[in-house]
Amino acid sequence: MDGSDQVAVRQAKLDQMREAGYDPFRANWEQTHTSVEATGMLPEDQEEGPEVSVAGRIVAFRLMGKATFLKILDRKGKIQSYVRRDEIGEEEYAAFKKLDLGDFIGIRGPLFRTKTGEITVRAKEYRLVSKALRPLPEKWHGLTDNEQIYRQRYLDLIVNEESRERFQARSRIIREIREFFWGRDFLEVETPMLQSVSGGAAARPFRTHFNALDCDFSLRIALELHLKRLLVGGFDRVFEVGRVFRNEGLSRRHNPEFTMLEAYQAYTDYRGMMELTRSLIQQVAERSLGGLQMERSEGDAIDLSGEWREAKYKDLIIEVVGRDDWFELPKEAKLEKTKSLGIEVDPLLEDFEITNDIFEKIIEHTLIQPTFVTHIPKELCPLAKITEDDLTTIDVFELCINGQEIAPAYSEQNDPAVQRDAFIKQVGEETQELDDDFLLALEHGMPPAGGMGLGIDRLVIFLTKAANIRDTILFPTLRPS
RNA sequence: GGGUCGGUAGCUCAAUCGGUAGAGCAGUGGCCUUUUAAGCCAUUGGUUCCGGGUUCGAGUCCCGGCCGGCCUACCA
Repeated sequence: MDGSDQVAVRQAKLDQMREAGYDPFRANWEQTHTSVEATGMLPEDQEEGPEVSVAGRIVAFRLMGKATFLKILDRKGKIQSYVRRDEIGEEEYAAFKKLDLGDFIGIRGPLFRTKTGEITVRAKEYRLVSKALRPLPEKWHGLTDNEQIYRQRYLDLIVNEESRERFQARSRIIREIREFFWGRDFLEVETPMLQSVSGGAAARPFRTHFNALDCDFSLRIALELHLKRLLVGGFDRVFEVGRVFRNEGLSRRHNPEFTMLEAYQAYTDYRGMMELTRSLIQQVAERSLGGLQMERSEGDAIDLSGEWREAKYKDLIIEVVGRDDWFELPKEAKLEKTKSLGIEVDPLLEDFEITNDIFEKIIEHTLIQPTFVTHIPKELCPLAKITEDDLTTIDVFELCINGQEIAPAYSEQNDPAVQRDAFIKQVGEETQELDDDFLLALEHGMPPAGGMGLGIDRLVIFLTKAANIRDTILFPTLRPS
């Protein structure tokens, strides 16, 4: 047998085992301790510990003749084991030597500390409980090919510790988000992903067809309109964490399906949402990552502690364009100015869209420290209330952290007539669809409420220092291979 | 969608001007009973993404395609 085809070599080992009467795929093992629990059971001042039974995938195998060191990986991490021929027997050891990297085994034995101080299981018994027929990626560099990382995420998770930890962190983050809302007496709900009208955001939806009713459906692009129906229904504190789908491009910050949090609370407004959003992120960061200072690869750390900066949209714009009368300027002057600022703007855009280009292309990525951008022009959002003392803006904030917008919040519009007008205006010019059923609900009366949305993936990007949204999504959307 | 860079052994990467495709890890055989990317000796392994073209000769140059990274566009 040569080593040319590693799959064939492993298959042959399996065949031989079965011929000898042992089938690893029919075997199991009782795991009494995870790697982390086991290593915690040997006190500092002791050399020998109790017996444990661990299990996992072999990720390192150092054979030194009549003894072998190996490392196994389980859901908590790695633990080393030391297997000696004179302790498990000659025949067993001969079979043991044929194990491969990637195989799953169970090991039972007492804990001890090696010469170099590593807590290790001294094997008295081992059992192969699943055979890997394909080799693992390179042990030192791990897997670096992005495509393979995304298509075969399981390999990435086996060999790349950073990735493993990031997805564990993501899970903790989502759990803490739920804890936060439960703690404030919010009801967690689930609303339809299949919708005949997908509203609540200005994005193109995915379309699909429902055979039983012979009608077209869209996948939801936001949670908003159904959650507000629940406000009408009397569930006056609700939240949902769920997938939304937008039929748009891919980028470092966009995946066509992503996870949104939306929360609505009656008898408050966007100011209340400001406190809620800040407390949420602070509590989540504190509990799931253990701190409010987020180091970055370059530049100052992001400081999440205390109160956060508030800035009016208009003030930020005026600061960048350098003139107080920006909003009174004719369109030509605005276009000229944007050119001198170095950004390309489509001359067909409306005035407010030109201004918003300045915000998105120049200002947004400079907002590294958490900043609530408030008093946003009313044209940009049809679902919020007009600010009382400034009829050109709405009661809303856009929270920017790490140069990205990650959470908008509104004083939700509950006047059905005003809402209908705003919708009709948008339906005329954009991809938004008119949701009559939602407007009907509003006519039954919706309590005053604040609402917020938060892109979970983008929160995870910055809390876990990911470079790309795809590094925060286990199986990101790819072209079929 | 556009621009740009890339695709070589299971994995990580080399290959000068167009001149016999290599290394490390992994694998295989051997030595080795406290290793830490274990070490030492030997050794197997290639549709160089796919299809055309130029050439005496193509991983390398040209054309087309597939897949991906980055930038950009789209994007509440």
